[in-house]
Amino acid sequence: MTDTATGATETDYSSTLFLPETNFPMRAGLPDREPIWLKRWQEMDIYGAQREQAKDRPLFTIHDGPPYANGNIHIGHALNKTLKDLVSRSMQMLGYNSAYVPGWDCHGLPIEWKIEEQYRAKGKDKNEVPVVEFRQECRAFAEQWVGIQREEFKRLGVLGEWDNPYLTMSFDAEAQIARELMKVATTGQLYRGSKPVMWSVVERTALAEAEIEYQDYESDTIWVKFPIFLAGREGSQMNPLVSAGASVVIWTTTPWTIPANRAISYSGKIAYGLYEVTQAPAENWAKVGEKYIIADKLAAEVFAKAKVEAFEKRADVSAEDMASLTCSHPLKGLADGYNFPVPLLDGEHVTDDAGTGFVHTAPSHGLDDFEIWMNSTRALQARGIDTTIPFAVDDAGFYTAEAPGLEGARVIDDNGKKGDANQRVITALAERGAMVARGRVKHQYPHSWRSKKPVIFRNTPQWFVYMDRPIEGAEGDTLRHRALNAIDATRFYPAAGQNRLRSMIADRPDWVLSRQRAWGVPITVFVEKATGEILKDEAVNHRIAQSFEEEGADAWYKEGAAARYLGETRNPDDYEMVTDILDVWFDSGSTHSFVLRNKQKWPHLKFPASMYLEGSDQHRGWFHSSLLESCATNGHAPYESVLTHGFTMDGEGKKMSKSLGNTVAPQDIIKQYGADILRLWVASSDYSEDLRLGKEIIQTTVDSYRKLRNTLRWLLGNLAHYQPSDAVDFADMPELEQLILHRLAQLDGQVRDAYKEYDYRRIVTLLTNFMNIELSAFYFDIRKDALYCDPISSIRRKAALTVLNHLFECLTAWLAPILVFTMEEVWLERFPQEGSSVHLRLFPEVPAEWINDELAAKWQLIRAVRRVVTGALEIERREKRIGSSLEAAPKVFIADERYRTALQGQDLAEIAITSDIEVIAGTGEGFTLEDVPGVAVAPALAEGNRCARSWKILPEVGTDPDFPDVTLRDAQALRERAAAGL
RNA sequence: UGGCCCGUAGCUCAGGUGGUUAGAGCGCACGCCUGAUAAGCGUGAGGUCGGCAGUUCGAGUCUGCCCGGGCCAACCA
Repeated sequence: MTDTATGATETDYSSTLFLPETNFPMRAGLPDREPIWLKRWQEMDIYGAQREQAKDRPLFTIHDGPPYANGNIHIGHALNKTLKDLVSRSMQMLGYNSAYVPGWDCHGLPIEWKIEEQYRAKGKDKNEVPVVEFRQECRAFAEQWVGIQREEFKRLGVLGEWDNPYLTMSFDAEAQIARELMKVATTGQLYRGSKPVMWSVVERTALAEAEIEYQDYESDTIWVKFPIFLAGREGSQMNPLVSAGASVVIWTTTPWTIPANRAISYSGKIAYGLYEVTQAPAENWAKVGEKYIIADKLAAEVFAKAKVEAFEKRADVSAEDMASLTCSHPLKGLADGYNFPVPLLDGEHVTDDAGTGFVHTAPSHGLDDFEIWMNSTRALQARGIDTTIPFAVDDAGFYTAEAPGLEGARVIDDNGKKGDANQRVITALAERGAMVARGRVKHQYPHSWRSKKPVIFRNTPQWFVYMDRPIEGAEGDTLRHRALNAIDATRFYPAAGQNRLRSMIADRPDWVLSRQRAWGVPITVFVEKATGEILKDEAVNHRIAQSFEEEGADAWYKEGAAARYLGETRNPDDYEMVTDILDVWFDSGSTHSFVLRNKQKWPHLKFPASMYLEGSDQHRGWFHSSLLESCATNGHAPYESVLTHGFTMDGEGKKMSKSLGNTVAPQDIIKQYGADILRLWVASSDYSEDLRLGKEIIQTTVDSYRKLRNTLRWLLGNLAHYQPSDAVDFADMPELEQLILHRLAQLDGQVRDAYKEYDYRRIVTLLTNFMNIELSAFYFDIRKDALYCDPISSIRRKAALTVLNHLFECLTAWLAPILVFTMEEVWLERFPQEGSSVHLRLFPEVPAEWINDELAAKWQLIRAVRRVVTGALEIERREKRIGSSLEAAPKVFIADERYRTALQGQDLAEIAITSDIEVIAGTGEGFTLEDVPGVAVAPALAEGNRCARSWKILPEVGTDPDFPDVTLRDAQALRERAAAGL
């Protein structure tokens, strides 16, 4: 019994209503409950069930880009794997067999470092440990992290073949990687060249950038003359600069690189002049009458260093002049060497901030130098210039015979101190009158992270893959050409990725495959010592691959390996066995070959993959290396489409970093809110750009999750009263029900399209808007009366329940790829049978006949009228004349015929949730809305008594003799309940 | 420094080929309901569309420059 407004007591009829009944909790408790569903899925082998169920469907293969197995997962991993899971699950529900085989990248430097670190902690030296043993430890380390990451990925709700993943270090993978490499070699695409790398003389090893630290260092600097001996190309006029006997002046902080000089770089953007020394001390290196070409901006500075007392500018020197110049080497004639021409090259790396405006270019001792030299080879060869890059310094820092006259001088000694090379060079230059000035400079110079000793750039032999040489048996096709064609044949999401990858492929130099490291797949190549040719022998290659299958790539490092592979007919002494390992990008670039094409291990995968999906950094990485590798071995891309996502930033759009303390760990979000929140965040973000993640954004996601969850909860509560036998045919339903089903059919198309386009945020927007505006605030609100109060027999109620059932079927499926845990929870709440899962469903078929645009247009008008009524009631509420809308029974004046027609046959009171309503044709005084012309609402209070059961206020309340405190409808409901024994 | 990309309300996002007072959901404020209740409904306040200049009758939409941010340019993955 409760008090009414009038003070009389009112019967509590709530037990006679069909109120929502459900155990589905309002608060999710995801962090605690998600693991329960994970366990259930594991026990029922839902992944296997999916494969079995879909075995005859077309394959969709998203091929996993392998994360590196060396630490806990971070938010970037979570984003990537979640997106893959969204793709994979939605494709499965769209009717494909969408298997997902996760993988790991296991070789490489970072793991080597970790093991070396452990060694250092124990005071052990890496070089004293046998390679095979060292590799075993690397393997164990990777294995451990694969295990940890696997659990972290599973916890995200990512469904995949976790018990049978691929690893780049598994024996079959190592064997296949070697096979791929040998395929590249046997088709003539592999060659040995050289490249300058950071080299530690003290440690006798190449170093990675990350193994380098920059420290203050005092270098010898020299200004050197390069005499011009030729100017102008064939047929052109003799340039006066030659007859003037001028020299180009360079400045360098590494005098020891002068013997390896092969060119001078200038910049077309810098103004140069021809200067003459007019006054200088007698013993000076720079003598009166000498003419130098120097950048105008730096001339005064250079002459000051050269102790020149006076100088004059004689002429401007144009970029055109510059391009035509050729100089002599300043050491020309030393030990009969250095007799080659030194060309001038236009280089973007040249500035006039310091020096002379000219950069001495030694392709074997600097990356800029190397690149400009390599980019100019074709033009230089046309001029008859030998473009061979010299090996002037050996691994111990000594000059080789390729520095004639200086052999044996040392750049850096075993203790990391400067050797005698600089002094020897300076002396030789001075003897030849090539010096202008010398000095010392303190600057930042690269040092080895470990020994803290200076390093040098040094030319070292490396293995390359040709980008532009015709591939054997491919009719003149080149790798670059193949790759560019393959990009055109690939679909990119977003489209901009295509240009990005294309420009990278178009510009890139040959692929350097070799690394002087231990933890990786060796470059399984023998070089014939007599000819320098790579051995191409099917039998040898087969023995190599076979041994890797059985023992892993460690086999390459075992005693007697060379003899074992070369066989009895060849003498190991005649061959050089390469000990370099492969760039790990070649490993991961080969995954398609040992995963997608391994039908025995993974029968549900196809090659080429339907999709590669990674962060945008992988344009330079995995997309790139996989493309090149597959083009080299298959002639086409390993993927049909490429999807890229941005990076995760903090709430302000700044990069996350430990030092800034703005990182968000996926583990923390899962612990506090649950993986579904993380997944909803991913789905509602625009992954084509960088994503933001911070406290506020998480809160927004949590809020929209709550709203969504509650709407589903209400659905479940009402469906507790639904029996399939109650289902009402579409044709027999009220228009309101038909309208909702029309919307459902529309959404079906939109949701499917969005899933096909991988546009998850559109799905989230569509569905949250639908659920909030059309269901919760409109349909549910209106239908509560019928659902709760109508008699058992009511078609209106049964029709509503039928619609709720359709809504349930569709919404749970549509949201299942995103909210994998919550949708399972919702599903199991109704269908808790063993083996039941929302994830074994397809997106439901929605009858096309539900589409009724005419009906929808009509209800647009009805809802417009409803808005006017609602607006009018709001004023009444504000004026405290009513509280609940059921206290009102307004008059609606409709002058506009369109609205009148639309309302024909409709119960506007039901739609506006008032107790009664009077629709009057014509104009009248009342509340209006600008965008609903010809509709005015005059408020009025409902007349009659309040129904104790439905709370409507109607004159009819009191007219039923058996139930005088309720409406006639409610009286009927009560009778039917009694008849049914309720 | 170069290549590519991004910058619309507090948050997440819509805004084909330039065209009326720039939209949605959430959040927020206020009100209602108390039979979805740590829920539900309604109303409202929030934006010089990163900035400046230009093209145009007209620019969030096109162009240039600037500012801010991101990815890439590693023997890093």
